[in-house]
Amino acid sequence: MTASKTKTDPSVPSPPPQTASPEGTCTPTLPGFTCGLDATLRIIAAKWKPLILYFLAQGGPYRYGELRRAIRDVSDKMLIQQLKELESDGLVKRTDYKEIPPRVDYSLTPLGHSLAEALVPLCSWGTEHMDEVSRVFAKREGWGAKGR
Amino acid sequence: MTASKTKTDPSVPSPPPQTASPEGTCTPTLPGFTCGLDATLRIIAAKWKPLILYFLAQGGPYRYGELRRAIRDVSDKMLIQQLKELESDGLVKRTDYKEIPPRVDYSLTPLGHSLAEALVPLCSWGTEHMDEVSRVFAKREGWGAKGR
DNA sequence: ACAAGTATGCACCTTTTTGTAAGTGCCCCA
DNA sequence: TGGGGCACTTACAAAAAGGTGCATACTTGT
Repeated sequence: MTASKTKTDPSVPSPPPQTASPEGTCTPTLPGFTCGLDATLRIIAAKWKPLILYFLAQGGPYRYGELRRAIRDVSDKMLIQQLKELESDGLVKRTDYKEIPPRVDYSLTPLGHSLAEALVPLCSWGTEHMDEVSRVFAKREGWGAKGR
Repeated sequence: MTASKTKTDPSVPSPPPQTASPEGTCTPTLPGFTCGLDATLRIIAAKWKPLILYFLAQGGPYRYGELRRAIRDVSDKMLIQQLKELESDGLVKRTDYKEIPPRVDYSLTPLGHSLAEALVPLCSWGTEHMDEVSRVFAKREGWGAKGR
């Protein structure tokens, strides 16, 4: 075995004892996470969650159907599932109007909103480096499945 | 089928025609991505990549072994694999000193560095909302495997 | 009457991702 | 001479993640 075996390893990584973080905001020795980034990732690491948050952050509350149509390629199952997780994680608020033809809408909680804001730089990065990113994908898809 | 069937669907989502993005930097109708965020995610969406980038951004270049010890719980296989992908994606630079007992180190390329910087807010978010995040995890792990 | 839309739930299955355990070649150290 | 470290590599699981399709209960439109 190369990594730790027990999941309940209480040891914390204690970040690089080298040159102190230049622009890092990474706080060491936290509850169960190696750093804030780790914590954040455990919350949004899912295929559609960042997109959901981001979409919700853009317009007002969205009805379920709108959302599904907006986020292309997402299936009902996935959308519902991730919305539920986001909801139970306190990032999204679900409002059920309890009407006869079901009507439900989703919006961000303050917490969700703050996370969505932290996502903005990533979006900008993607937009700014779109050309490089495209090239990367050309490589990945272009020649064989070797590179990936 | 609920979502599109053909992967090669050339249609682009055309973001919410509603209230224009408040703080969004999401540019619509891009090559193959719904938005910059989408593009970014396709590059770093892997369990250890963000952490790798982040760690590399903190100290100078890291030797392979250092990195593996720093990022707790990562296995050789995963670390190597993701390092390779990051390398071929132009985010990380691998330097092989070709010495007899192998010596290799990894550092960020300018592109990688810029991405790592975009990651900072996520890290801060995690740090700032550590208490909420912890509570979320108490729930997830605490009672039953229903929630997740 | 019947199709369609609404917001899900559920069962089943495939794909992707991650992890585990071993092994490689080479060197240093006691 | 056996053990350990270095930087990987490979084969083989296991586990997530994601997808498909059908079902529900009720309404509106045609």
